[in-house]
Amino acid sequence: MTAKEINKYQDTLNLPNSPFPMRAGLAKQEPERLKKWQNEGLYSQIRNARNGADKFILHDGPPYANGKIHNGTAMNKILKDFVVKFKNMNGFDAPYIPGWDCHGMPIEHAMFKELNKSKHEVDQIEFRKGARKYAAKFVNIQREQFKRLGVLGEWDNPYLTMNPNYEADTVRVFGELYEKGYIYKGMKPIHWCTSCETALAEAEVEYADHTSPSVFVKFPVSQNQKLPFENCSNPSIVIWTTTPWTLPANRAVCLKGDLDYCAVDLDGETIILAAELVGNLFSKLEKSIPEISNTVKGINLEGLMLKHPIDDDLTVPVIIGEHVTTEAGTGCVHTAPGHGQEDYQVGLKYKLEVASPVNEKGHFTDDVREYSGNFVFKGNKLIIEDLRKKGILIFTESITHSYPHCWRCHKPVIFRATEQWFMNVDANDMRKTAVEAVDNKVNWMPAASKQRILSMLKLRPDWCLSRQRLWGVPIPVFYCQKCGAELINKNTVDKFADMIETETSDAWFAHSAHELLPEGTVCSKCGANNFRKETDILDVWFDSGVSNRAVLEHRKQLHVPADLYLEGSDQHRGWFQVSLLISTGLRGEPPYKNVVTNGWTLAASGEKESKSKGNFIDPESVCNKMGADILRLWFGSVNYMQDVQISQELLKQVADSYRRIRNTFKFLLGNIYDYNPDINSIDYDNLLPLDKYMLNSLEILREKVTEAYNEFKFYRVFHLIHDFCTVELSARYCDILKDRLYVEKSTGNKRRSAQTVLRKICVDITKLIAPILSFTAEEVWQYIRENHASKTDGTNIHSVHLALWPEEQRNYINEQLQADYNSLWEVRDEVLRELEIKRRDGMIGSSLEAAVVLNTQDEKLAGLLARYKNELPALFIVSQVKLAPQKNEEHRAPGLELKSLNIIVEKAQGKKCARCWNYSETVGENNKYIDLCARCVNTLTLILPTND
RNA sequence: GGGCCUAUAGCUCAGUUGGUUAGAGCGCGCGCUUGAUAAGCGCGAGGUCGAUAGUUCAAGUCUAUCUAGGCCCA
Repeated sequence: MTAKEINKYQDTLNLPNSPFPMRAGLAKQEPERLKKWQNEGLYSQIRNARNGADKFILHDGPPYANGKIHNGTAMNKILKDFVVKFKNMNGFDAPYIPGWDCHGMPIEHAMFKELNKSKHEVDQIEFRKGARKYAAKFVNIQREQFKRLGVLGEWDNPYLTMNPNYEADTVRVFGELYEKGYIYKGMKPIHWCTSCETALAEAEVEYADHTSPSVFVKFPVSQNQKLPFENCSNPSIVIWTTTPWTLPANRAVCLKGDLDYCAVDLDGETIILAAELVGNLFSKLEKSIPEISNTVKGINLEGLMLKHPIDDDLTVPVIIGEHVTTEAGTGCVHTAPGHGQEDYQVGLKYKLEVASPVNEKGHFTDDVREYSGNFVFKGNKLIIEDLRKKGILIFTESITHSYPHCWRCHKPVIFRATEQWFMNVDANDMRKTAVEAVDNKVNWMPAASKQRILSMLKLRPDWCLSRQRLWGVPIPVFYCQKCGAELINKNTVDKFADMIETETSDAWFAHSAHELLPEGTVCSKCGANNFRKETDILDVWFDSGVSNRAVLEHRKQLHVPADLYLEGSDQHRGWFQVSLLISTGLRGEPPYKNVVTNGWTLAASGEKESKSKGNFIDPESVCNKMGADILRLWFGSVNYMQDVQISQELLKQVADSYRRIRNTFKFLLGNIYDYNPDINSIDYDNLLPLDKYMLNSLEILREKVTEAYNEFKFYRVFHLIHDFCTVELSARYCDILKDRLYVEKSTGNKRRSAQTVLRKICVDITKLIAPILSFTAEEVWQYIRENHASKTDGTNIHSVHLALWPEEQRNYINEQLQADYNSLWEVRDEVLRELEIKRRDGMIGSSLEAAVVLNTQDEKLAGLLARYKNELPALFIVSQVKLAPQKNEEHRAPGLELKSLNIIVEKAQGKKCARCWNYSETVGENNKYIDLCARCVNTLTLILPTND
């Protein structure tokens, strides 16, 4: 046969026909589709279409407006888009208002770098204008990147924490919380550069080697106290420190509760320290290490009172803290809450005074008369000398260790407590209320998420709201110039907030206290009318924590509590928590009903992505090379509630899966090109059994996919749809259907039955995958509409993202049919395996060259096969199937279910039909069509004009 | 160092209240088809269920310890 002869009847076949390209060209197509969506205002169309429907509010956590997006931000936005699109298709009015966090350190930091100046070398208002510009620039950059990912939302009107109305709300919320008694002023140690005279953020501190005096100091036990040691003489506890200058501020000695402590003799006096560190001290003293007779746990020394080493009028307690280690020192930690983070934390527990007798220049204040006016590092020497004189210095040496330095002047920094504003997390039972709500009123996914936030919430200290920075919302408090009293009330807050609405929060810095205050304001304590402004600004977390007021409450189309917060797992300490605290303070309930967390994107090795390791995948370049749909599908294919791994290799695999789904669509589209659902559809009752079975499968798929979306388990959606395309459609239904679709009369019932179902499957799967493969689904949708945009199946709607979710169709469920086909698929698997054996043997190539003989002694199976006798050749894609009455000799013993099934594969009888390629004994019977089988002769006489 | 989490084929996921020989799809190998063709179909090879110890008649599943990795904190 020549090539021409092969194709002799090709024109009489109904071969697939669709302009839908096999290769997607996503990188090129997607931007064009985005433009179209933007031009037609797709997002507003969805809003209009769902106007008045039940709301579903996913509240966006604001990413920080700095830098380009990375996989973490991309993942989070895409996951949110899955939810929003799904909810909108399900008939909810689900708006999406994206937000950005605009104030704070990272932007300041970047600005200073750009300007090459320090905090004291810039004009605050000018600087803030620059910072605002900087933030706006990155909002724009990120906005374009998010749009490119296919994320739909109110991009033209996002919420920015630096928007005047947002800033005004931030100030109002502060005022409201103050009024309710949540806000107070306290002392807290922070990194302080005595040379720049400024507080330093963690990011502004660099660690470098520094030489410090190392001292071992005795804290004598106050008289008349019972010690759990015998034969003590002038007992004292020994501490170790490398910052002797902090000793004046000492307020306790901290021990570890479960560590062993002992009492040993040193020059006729008893000293107490951790048993395992005795050797450490005595070898420094070059003395022989004494024998340790009995020990007690640290906890047994708790509450013991000691004499203060500097201030003779003071006694300080022994306390217990978990931060005590035995790496160095004595296991007894000098605790000065005003000069150290851990000291401060443990001090809170024991309500220790936060003493900080050091001014901004690093000089001792008059609070310590002996050293007043001395720089602290000089104070070291003086103090050591005094300790020696008092006879409580055991040992001193110089050590070099890693010590924090200022990033600008590179001088060593100190820890210094200053006055700061705090939120009292326990006022009005806020913590209790929040814990109770987290436990009972909020649904956390994954479930472990609840434990995590609960344990953090229960242990968290008061929230320090003050930042000694430039770029943020000012803390709206005034102080009386005369008596120093604080001034903040509803009137002062309202006036300032109103000014913010027109001038931004820069107003605080642009105006005098007099101008900012309502006319006639006087100090309620002393009646004076001169005020100064607080200079601290608010922690940026306060900004974003306010969003449930500034956005959820204040935007008409939203409501609080939101239905869903969906953020990265780091937000348990961040946004989830600050939002919860502020919301609890404002209205006594959480701002969310459901909280979903996503894990982190890691490199394929399971380690962090980093540019230096070269395992960094940039979402933007993925979009430009492979397309956003590939990235979206990847995020849709992994269990994001855990950490997920990304690499080029993994993306390539996702792209393979994408191609399978896409080709399935191509086949579906290609075989409904001549089908009009308004005219050609076949009623359910008249569908062929296999077609009915497929509707059964489709309904089950619809149900499972919908459930997976509702549980936010998008990777299940992906697996369900991908497996459906691969197994149910490509390997079975489509393959089996080819004969019917290509060969049968194009307008005949057999073909129309298949097309009715193919169209239904195509439309529904397009919808089911649309939240994830947003671009491809829309592309397919338009091809469906090009064939026939029909009101009967909703394709009259011009975008799939406006369409409504496939409706439940209980009538498609047919358990008998499902059971039948489940058995038939098992038989089919066995038959295919048998065919493969004959293929290896060289007996057949194409399966159509085969005839299959089946027999079984299982009556049930025999009955099933008999019922489906006419379907079987198509099902197996063989030319003939015979059901033999008796057991044959050649047989296999396949799977458990089919033990009694015997399969024989023979060469098909008759000749190959030139049109349908089936083998048939009817080939040659017809004189006109000598090379065709009876079925094709029949079909041809129906479709071809008789011209003889 | 502390809190929380994760670990099943090369990859992404299933795996009921513990119960036969741990599944699917992808990828890989081999073959078929050439009427889904830079496609499609079939068959096949891949796993000590992170490690160890325990509970049990029975452990991927329960307990303990460890290892690796992650987030947050110190």
